[in-house]
Amino acid sequence: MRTTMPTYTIRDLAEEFDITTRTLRFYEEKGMLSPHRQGQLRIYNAGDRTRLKLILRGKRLGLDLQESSEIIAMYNPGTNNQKQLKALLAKIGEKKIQLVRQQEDLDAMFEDLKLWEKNCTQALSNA
Amino acid sequence: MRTTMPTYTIRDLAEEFDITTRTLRFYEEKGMLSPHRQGQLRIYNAGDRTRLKLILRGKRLGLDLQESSEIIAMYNPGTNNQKQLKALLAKIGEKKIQLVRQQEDLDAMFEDLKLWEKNCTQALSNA
DNA sequence: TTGTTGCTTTACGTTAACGTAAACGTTACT
DNA sequence: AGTAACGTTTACGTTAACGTAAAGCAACAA
Repeated sequence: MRTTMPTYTIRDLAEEFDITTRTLRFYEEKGMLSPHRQGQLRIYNAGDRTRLKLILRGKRLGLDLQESSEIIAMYNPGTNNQKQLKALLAKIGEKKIQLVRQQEDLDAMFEDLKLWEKNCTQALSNA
Repeated sequence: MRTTMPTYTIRDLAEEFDITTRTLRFYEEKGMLSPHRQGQLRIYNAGDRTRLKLILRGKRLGLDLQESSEIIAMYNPGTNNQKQLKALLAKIGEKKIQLVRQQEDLDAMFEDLKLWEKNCTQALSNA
């Protein structure tokens, strides 16, 4: 029983994720995506789509493409010798510290926004 | 009773926040900081320091300087006429949506990292 | 056949956020 | 007086992440 894997054109993905086709080609140029070809045309599969999702998630978190690449590399089994694994663990550690910091920042900013929302609505109701 | 406000040199702030003096001058060039002068020298006060903190927090959250400026503008009472307040409320709304999205991303990435941390340590203990 | 639409490659342009270097002015030793 | 440490302005350089334009191929519609 062979279920057919879904595939996507460059436009499919561009529209789904609200990016340009240029961006997709750019990521490919940087080796972050390697859709397979059908003639000249790029055909993306589910894995490509997932990798794209991770790239964009990274972007929203302020990672650069290099950092996103590293994160994504963790998703591949890859070569898992001792040295690599330890390096990976270190990177995970760093990233976690950074993310914790980001959560604190987020919380702080949320608090501020709530306060100002209140001030604004109040000021408006008094007008 | 007049308590003396703390002031800072450009180097003080650079060291405290681990940025370069060039960065501080750059923010000033962009109108995000306006330390007052003592001769040629820049003298930063508590307000400047707070504004800098907000800028840097914004950076960690992936905002660009323009966005940070807008957030910071909310901290000033400023002119609070109806139109401005409504615009402000709208911006707060947008920002909140974006921040929620970011929190989801953070959670997802944390989950992933925890998983891979486990995998890595496990693989290492089996070696 | 002649568009029109959508894909392709190649390549130069752009913006943000600083880095870096030059050239100069103070204060503070020594 | 010399020089070292810190500040200043001015200005050109750099990197990431695309934007944008040129030129061309493939398929399908009128």
